Amino acid sequence: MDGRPHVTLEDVARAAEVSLATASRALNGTTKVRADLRERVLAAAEQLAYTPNAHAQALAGASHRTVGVICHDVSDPYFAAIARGVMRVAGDNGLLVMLASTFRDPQKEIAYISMLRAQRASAILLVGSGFEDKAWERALAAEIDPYRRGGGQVAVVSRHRSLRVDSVQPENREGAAALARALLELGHRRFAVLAGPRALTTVVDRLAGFREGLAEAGVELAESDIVEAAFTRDGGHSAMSRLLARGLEATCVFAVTDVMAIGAMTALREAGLSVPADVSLAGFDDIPVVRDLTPALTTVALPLEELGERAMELAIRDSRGTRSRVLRLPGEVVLRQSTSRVPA
Amino acid sequence: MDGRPHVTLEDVARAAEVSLATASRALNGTTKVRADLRERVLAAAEQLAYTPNAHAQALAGASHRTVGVICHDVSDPYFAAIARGVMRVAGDNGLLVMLASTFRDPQKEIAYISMLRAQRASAILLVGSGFEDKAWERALAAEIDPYRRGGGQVAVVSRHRSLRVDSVQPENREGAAALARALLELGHRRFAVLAGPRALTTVVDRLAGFREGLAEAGVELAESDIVEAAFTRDGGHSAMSRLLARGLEATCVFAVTDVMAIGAMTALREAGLSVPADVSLAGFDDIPVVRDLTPALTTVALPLEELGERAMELAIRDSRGTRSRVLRLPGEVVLRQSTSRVPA
DNA sequence: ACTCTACCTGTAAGCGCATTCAGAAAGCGC
DNA sequence: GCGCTTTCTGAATGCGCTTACAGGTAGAGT
Repeated sequence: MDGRPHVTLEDVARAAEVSLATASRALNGTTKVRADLRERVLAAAEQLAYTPNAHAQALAGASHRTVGVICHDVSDPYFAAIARGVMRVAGDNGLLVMLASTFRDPQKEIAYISMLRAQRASAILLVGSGFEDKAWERALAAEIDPYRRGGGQVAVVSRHRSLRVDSVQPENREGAAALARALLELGHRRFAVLAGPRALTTVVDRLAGFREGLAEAGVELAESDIVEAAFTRDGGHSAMSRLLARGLEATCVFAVTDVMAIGAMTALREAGLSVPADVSLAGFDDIPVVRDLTPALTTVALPLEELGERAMELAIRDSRGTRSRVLRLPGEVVLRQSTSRVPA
Repeated sequence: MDGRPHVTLEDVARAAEVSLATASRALNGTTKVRADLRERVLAAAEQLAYTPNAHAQALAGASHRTVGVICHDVSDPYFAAIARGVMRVAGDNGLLVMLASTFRDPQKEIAYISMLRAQRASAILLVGSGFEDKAWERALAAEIDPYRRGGGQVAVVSRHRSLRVDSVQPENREGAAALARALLELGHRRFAVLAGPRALTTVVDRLAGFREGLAEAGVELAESDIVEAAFTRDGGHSAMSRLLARGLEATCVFAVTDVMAIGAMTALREAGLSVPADVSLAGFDDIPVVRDLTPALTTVALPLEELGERAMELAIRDSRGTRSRVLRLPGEVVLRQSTSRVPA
């Protein structure tokens, strides 16, 4: 923006026939100002449609209230749900949120952090897994460290361990283990897993947890039972298709993400298979839409909005001096119609 | 943020043993700077992890690159899809997006615009319908007008006519009419409509278009065939339930929004009715997930991401002097399995 | 060799605001 | 009614940066 005709505090002060300082004080209420003067200032401001210049305010020392949130893709329902919580808390605290989508491009992530740093955002929230890349991790640290040294807050949702910052983490491992137990309970013994990129901790944890749960019953998950694909609906679809092409032996398929499960379900339908009569299918996350699928998806329900809310709260609260806090939020297995008992 | 130890340009200049001006020029590349000096400056900046203070830059006149986007709810798939387009274009243009969710609170909307104005955002994007409220419209104008006079750009996606600004609009009316025709083609003659709040232009337009399409075949839509509800999944669910409770005579239900259609579909399933065998169901928008429903939803496909992209492009391009531009994007009827031919 | 013209570099003036500091006004006790 | 304290006001400073503007240096032209 560059239109010149901007009303400044000086204009207001002149119109109200007071000094700049008085106008500032009247507007901010930092100090007592004689009632009639304040009235005059407020009236003038109103009349001139004055809006303080946030940049000037920030520069002059007033802590400005903006936070940055970086995610992979706003349109992913998983993130959208988290973002909802983030937005609510931000709104309640009068914060402006600068939201950036990296579209899973590490470079963009770094670039955005740098921009947020330039904006002197009071906090930065990183949502979603990081990248398995040493160079990237270094670059990330190179942005984050000076930012924090400068007083910036950083919080993370479901993210790399490499960062030593406040974080909110869903209990992926425990949730997946619980899911495994529930599926075993239904009589399943042969499983297949649709996994996302193995580099992501989310994937690793859920996989490990699932294996753990199975192991308790002496059931093993072979590497060949795991198919890797992109963390998207299409990824789930293609992974499921590949699985089917090679001949599916499992009675139950676990997609590490609801979004992938959605794709998988469609792939199964397209292949003429019925869920759960022919195969049971389970997901993870409990994004809002999965209960409206037919059959409704069995999944591990994560408090997604709360994840966002807590993270934002961490980011707001001053943490200097504190050692990094970790908040773990449990998931809960929700059995719906996409899984059924295996006929004995 | 308020941590003092912030590296400033002056620090860099001192470290590089050049003047402040030279450092600035070297970093911004605005003017030729002797090669060795530039090297020194760049090295110093790098070494000190210098990040320019965007506020100071903005204040000093450098046009800063941030845009504001205001929507009702990030987690609504309709908006999420649009936001995706917005984010992409913003990212490609090096813009930082400040995103705000109003949660359909008119006051919040005004408050956010005011904040964006304070931030001197170079453009503001309003996504989604406005409110039918004279007081609100006045308040909105009171924020928008000075903002535009100050050189701010404003663009709108699918929104009130009351604002005379650049806008991108889906062809709701035409799309709904085309859908009506397609449904008539399938033999349907008795319809019911799940509408959102009648105050929203989106609802009004889609309703009008649908009526229009039906009228061409001499089919009328009685007021009693229209059920109003919130613009959400639950709204669709409850509207459908009410419709069923009162005894459904229609052979086809049109939900003015896919999100509502999703709720409706579940309500139908819960009532033991089969789609499309017992009732056909159609939506509008083509949000990504509806093709994965069972049955896949017939709907009017809107280029949602493109809506966001175009709007952002409008917002970026300087429009001063130009009269407000309106971009209309057509929808396309997509027949899927949720609608079927009526047995003769 | 000397002047003139390019080209850089550094000095300094704000951008709009919060805030410190000193001084004016007002209230109090005696 | 005078001096004191207590409020409140206004002038001035600086936040970090960009950008005229002026000064300096070096190369070109004659």
